[in-house]
This record gives sequence, structure tokens and C-alpha cells, in this order.
Amino acid sequence: MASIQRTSPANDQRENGRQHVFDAIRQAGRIARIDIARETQVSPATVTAITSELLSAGLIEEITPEGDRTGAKRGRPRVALKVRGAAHLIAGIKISDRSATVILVDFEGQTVGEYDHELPGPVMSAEEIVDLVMRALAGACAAAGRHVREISGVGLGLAGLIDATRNFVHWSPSLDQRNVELGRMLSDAMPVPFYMDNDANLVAKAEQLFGEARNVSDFIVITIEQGVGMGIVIDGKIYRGERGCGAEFGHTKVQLDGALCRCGQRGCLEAYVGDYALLREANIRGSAQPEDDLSALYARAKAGDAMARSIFDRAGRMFAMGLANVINIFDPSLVILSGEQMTFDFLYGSDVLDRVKSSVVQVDAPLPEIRVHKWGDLMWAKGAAACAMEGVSELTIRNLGADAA
Amino acid sequence: MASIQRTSPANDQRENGRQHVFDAIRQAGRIARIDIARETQVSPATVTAITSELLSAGLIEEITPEGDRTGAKRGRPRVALKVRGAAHLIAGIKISDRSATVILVDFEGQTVGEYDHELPGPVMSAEEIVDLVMRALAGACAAAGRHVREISGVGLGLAGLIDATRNFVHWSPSLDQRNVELGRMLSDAMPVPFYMDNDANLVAKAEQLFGEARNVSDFIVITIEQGVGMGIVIDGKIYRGERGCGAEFGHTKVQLDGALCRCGQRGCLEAYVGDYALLREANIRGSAQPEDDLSALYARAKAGDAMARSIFDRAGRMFAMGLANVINIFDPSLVILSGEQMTFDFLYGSDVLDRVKSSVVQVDAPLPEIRVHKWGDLMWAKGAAACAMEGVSELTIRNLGADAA
DNA sequence: ATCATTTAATTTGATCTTTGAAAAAAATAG
DNA sequence: CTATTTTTTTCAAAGATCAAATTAAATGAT
Repeated sequence: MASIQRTSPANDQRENGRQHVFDAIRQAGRIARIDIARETQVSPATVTAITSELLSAGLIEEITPEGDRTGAKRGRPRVALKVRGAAHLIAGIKISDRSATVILVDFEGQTVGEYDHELPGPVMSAEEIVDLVMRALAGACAAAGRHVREISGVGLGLAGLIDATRNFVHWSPSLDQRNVELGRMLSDAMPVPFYMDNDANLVAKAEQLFGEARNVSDFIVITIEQGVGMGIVIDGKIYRGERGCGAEFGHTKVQLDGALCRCGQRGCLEAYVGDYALLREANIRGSAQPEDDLSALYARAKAGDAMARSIFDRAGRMFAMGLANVINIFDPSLVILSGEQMTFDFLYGSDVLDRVKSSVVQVDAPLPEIRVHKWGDLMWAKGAAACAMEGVSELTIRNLGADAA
Repeated sequence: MASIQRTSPANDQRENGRQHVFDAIRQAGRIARIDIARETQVSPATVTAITSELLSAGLIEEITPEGDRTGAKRGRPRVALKVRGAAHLIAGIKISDRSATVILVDFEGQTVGEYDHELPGPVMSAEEIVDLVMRALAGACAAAGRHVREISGVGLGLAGLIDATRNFVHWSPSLDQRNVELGRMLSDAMPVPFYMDNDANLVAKAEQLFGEARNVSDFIVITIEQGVGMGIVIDGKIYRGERGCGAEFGHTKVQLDGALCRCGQRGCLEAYVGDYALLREANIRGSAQPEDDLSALYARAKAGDAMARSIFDRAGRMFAMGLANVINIFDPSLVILSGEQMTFDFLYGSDVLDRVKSSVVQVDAPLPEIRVHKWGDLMWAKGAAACAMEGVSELTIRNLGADAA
């Protein structure tokens, strides 16, 4: 097995090069050595050296040249390289309040299998979560005709305040206790690297690796699930504040002494756009029977019900204000609004986006691009898989040097 | 003279090492080689090699050992190294609406001279600014008994939207035109590197090099002058969004469709806490003669005038809300509130800080530290000098390799 | 067919850096 | 005066990167 120890001094430099080259290959999908050299600013000689290492380690593979021959008409044809999917099997799991969704992907990011595991209840003990994860992984593997032992890394997505650097759960709505060393417990139950993070960062990773933010080094992702989440990527890395719990977009205040939030404070954005906030308003306004179905409320708004429409309107205005604040602070080049169906209609609509644009500081430079990305319900699990994939890549490449000895 | 060309491949690595070591020395003030090795994770052998280069280049110097002998009782005594102040003379200039303040510092950051230059008027043409800078530098040098030609770098602070990476002024209240290549014009007038930035980033640099944020890699600085500014430091570097004009804290919205801001939008924080916002309120409220002196208004508030007090109260509440939002988004380890006298009393008071703390998402981890830093009126110029100092250091060290050839 | 041409990839030799280990230097304790 | 301790420097070994030269693999032209 590979060891973590530092082997030789210059090995450090080489590891860096390997990481660079591998990233370039993953980003490009398929790319010839000469183009890697151009992109990474590394000499062709070194690219040859590094790719040959990666090839013999089985992490990448050559593509048998097809009849494309783009560009050049003469000369030795370039042979493209790509990540070798079979090199690793990666799992991503997202635990929501109803179920655990698992996705299996290969090292290229191709989906190998999906699986959904019902939850006994929305809140569990740490031991139950560990057990659940193990059974979900087993189920997913069985369904895909793979074996659990083939998995080389697992990403886990949880709502709440997660410290991803320590695989530590400050708090999660799925857990019945605070401050859990969940990462350690999982590693004890299954000897593969685990990677945990909160929902929004998950989606940020997914956008970066598979989605709208490929080749973008600074961007922001906003997601809406139960609450409102934000993922910040600066310089290619997820930014996670000091205590590992930054980007609490949902709890930025949009109104002085405003509506009561479930966090106990007043005026949080979430207290205006969250599910419970919308339903609360609908109920207060004197409807005969208590409203508890958001889609029904939404249907009424669409049908023209003034009261229902007003509820969604205010949510949209507040959301626009919060988002504009984030843009004013970060001035990112790209903002991605990720979400599922309904979110789009009432929060990601053009009227809201227009409002955002008119609330951003104006300069003689184009406004940041706001892109809307409609994912399927596997978005979260895919993000978890993306995190694990990144982690496994880094680990494998680091260990290449040590193993060579 | 030194050239910018890349010399050898591995030179890159060496430059990195030099930069690291030099930073360690500057940060520590005085430090022995063995401790540099410990801190930078570089071997003692390499530290010796690098420091000997820096020594012979005159950038650092050995300190004649004094009778301290901290710690160890036997063995060869460590000789401390420090930055050699005489290596460079650096100037920092801040242009406000009334005057241009110049500070001269040596390479250690020690103040060598100060100088204040009256402005003909608050708004000038680009040519007038260039001229003004030249005359201010000359004046400062004359007063300090130095020659302008000794200066190796100049930092310039301006209010407005500045793109520091290109030394480009999108807009500044001091300039009568937009989109000015001020950096190029200055370089044409005087052949030294110029470094420009907006006020808040300036102060952030000053805090990082000379102030409260030494050895802190992630922090936020809030400053109040005419408007409200923010500087963000992530991973030791100033964060400047995509268009080079992020961190527009003053124009984050704290009220939906709120008070009119001079930027033309509604609800900006600045429209509640800026000088003009406070005076505007005071005047609207039916006082006999128009109020145009903020300190008079403030005195009335302190004396118990309910109306005046209410004005400052609201400003404080809005400020707290905006600051809490920033903290919720960034989760920084340190927030520094930098400013001059009056700001403290009504915005940086304990009641406002308490309000901030109670609006931040609560976790089982200590809240970010909020430190208040009262600078003299040289704060801005010092920040400009800090920027220049950093730039000159980097440049000098980069050129070491080239010059050696 | 064969050869010149073109482009991609690999090999080779030189240059540099970093580092561990050994040596030297500079002090104190006994 | 010698042994010990700690810091600094020297030295040789181990790699890494790159420019230049070479090889490989195609197409066009004659």
C-alpha cells in the first residue's frame, strides 16, 4: 500500500507537475500531449515524462485516433489522452430528509449506477447514518453489478454545518446530535477515503467538474433545497471561512428586525423564501383550512390568485436583494443558480434576475453572467461524487511518487 | 538594469524560495536562519544559500547579537536577520478631497518623512493629478532631506473604482473623467513602479504589513471615510473580484426599496451611514436652518437630543446588519474596523458590535474576532506605502535571479 | 513508389535546486 | 583546556526541467 511520507525533495515539484497535467487532461476531456504542454506551460519533454507515468499507473489512456484530424493536414498525427474511467469507481451519496440517493461514477465521471434508499425517519443517530451509508452503498453496487470493495472513494452530502476539512458535523438536520466525528466513524466502517461537505459546496464542485463552471476559476453557486445555500469558489478552490461554515447566504439579513427565521434570528433571507416561510404567510392570511402544500399554493399564484401571487412576489424581491448583495461583495465572473423545477419559476425568473441586475453597482464593464442550471434530482449525489473524485485523484497522484520507490 | 525575462526553468523554484524566506524575515521582524528553516519548511542548507543571496543583494542584514540569548544556554549563538531599511525608499500618497498626504518609509517600514500638499480643488484632470503627485513627492523628499531619485516605488491611494492589476481608474471622485490609464501616465512622468488601489484595499494592506493583521491570512477590513469601504484578504492576497471592483460593501442593500443613494440605487448601506445621508435626515426633519456640519449634529446627539440620536441610532443598526451579512458570507477569523475618531463613537461602539454578534449564525465555535483599530490620519498614506513596499519587494527579488546572470 | 515536408512525441545532455549528512564555527560548562 | 551543545556552512547525491536533437508517423509532390 502507498505511504504518505515525503520521499525525496524534488518529488514535491514533480507531484505538482503530475497534478497539473492530470487536471488539464480531465478538464479537456481528450487532449494531445502537445496541447497539454501549451496549456500547462510545461515543456513537451516533461509532458512526455509525466504522461508516461500516468499511463503506466493506469490513470489515463490513449485514444485510438479516429478520422478527425482537426486542423493540421500533415505531420505525425496527435494522439489524444483521456482519463481512464476504469481506473476507479467512485460513489456519491446525498442524504435528504426522505431518502439516501447514491450515484456510482467511474473515474471519468460517467454514471455507472444509481440507487435510492428509503430512510426510516428524517432524523437519525450517527451510528444509524453510518449503517445507512453502508447499506446504501451495498445496494447501489448490487444494482450495478459491482462489488463494494471496488469503490475507491465516497463523497457524502449532508445539509447543515459541515467542516469538510475535518469531516466533522457541527450540526445537521439529519442527525440527532451535534458535533459528530462522522468521518472517522465512516472510515472505521469502511477503509476508503470519505469526503463530506454541505449541499451547496457539493453542487459547486459538481458545477466545476461536470457542469456550467468548467474552466472557470472564480464563481458562486446558489442552491435552494430546504434552505438557501451558497457555494463560493475562489481560485479554483471552495472557500470555507475560518470555522468551516461560511457562505451562510440563507441567513444573511434582508430586513432589519424582519420575519422570524427558524434559526431564531430575524430578517434572514430564508425566512422570506424558504418553504416554511411561504406556507406560514399563506396560513396567516386567513385561508379557511391550513395550507401545507407548497405546489398547491404555487398553482393558485399562477392561476392569478392575488394573495398567493403576492407571497411569491415578495420572496422574489427579497431573493433578488440578497443575491445582489453577494454580487456586490464578490464581483464574481459567474453566478450559477442551480435548482430543480419549481425554484426556477418563482426565484430564478427573468423579473427577479432583472431586479438583481439593477441592484448591482454599475461600472463600465459587463455585469457578471448569471446562468441558470436546471439539474435532475441527482444533482446533490453527483456533487458528492465530484468531491470524492477530486479527492481520490489527488490522493492517487500523490501516492504515485511514493509507490515508485 | 534587470530584465523581466525568464532565465532558467528551476530559477522559478528558487525565486519562490527567496520570496518565502524574505516574507518570513519581514513578518518576524528579526529571526535567525534556523527559525526561518523551521517556519518555511525549507532545509537549513537552502536557507543559508538564499539568505546569503539576499545579504549580498543588500536586502537584508545581520543584527549584531545583543545580550539576550533567549532560550538556549549553550551552543553557537544564532544571529538574527532583518530587512535592511536602507535598501529602498518607498513613498505612499493618498489623495483625498482636500489634500494629498505623502509618507516616506524605508524598506523596513519605518517612517522617514511626512508631507501634506494642499489641493487646488477637489476634482482634477488626470494631467493635474500626475503633476500634483510629482510635486507632492518632491515636497516630501525635500522636507526629509532625500532626493526623489532615491525612491524605488510609489503607492497611490484614490477613492473610487480602481483596477489595481492594471493601474486603471474606472471612476474616482477626484478625477473629472472616467476610465483613465493613470498608471501609465504616472510611469511616463517618473520611471519607478507605481501601485494604485482604492482606499479600503490600501488599509487592508496596511493592516497586513504593519497593523492588526500581521500573520493573519484571511481577514476583512471595514473603513469609513466618505463612503463605506471594505477590503477582503483571502489566503494572504487581496481579493478583487472579476472586474477589479468587488467589495462594494457600501452599496450592499440593507433595505428593500430603501433610501436613495448617490449611486442612484435605493437601500444602499451608504445611504444610511454616509455623511450626506445623516445630514439629509437631519435637514428633512424640519430644523430651522439647514444642517451641514456632522460634528455639530453628533454633539447634539451626545447631548441627548432625541432626534439627532435617532439618526445615529438607525445608522448604527443598518451598519450592524450589513456587517453581519458580510460575516455570514465569509466567516472570516478576523474583522478589523479601521477608522478615525468620530466613526468609532457612533458606528464602532459596543452596542453596534453586540448587535452584529447576535446577527451572526451561531455555531459551537468562537465568533470571529472583531477588532477595532484607531489609526491616525496617515492611515491611508501608510496603506499606499505598504502596497508599494510589497510590490517593490517582489520585483526586487524576482530580478535578483536575472541580475545574477 | 519514393522522397521531401510537416507535425508530434521522445531521447539526451546540461543546468539548477534542494536536501541530508558531515564538517566547521562559536559559544558554554566543567 | 576539553567536552558539549547549537547554529551555520559545505559538499556530494538525487532529481526535475528544459532546449536541442532525434525519431516517428503522417501527407503531398514528383
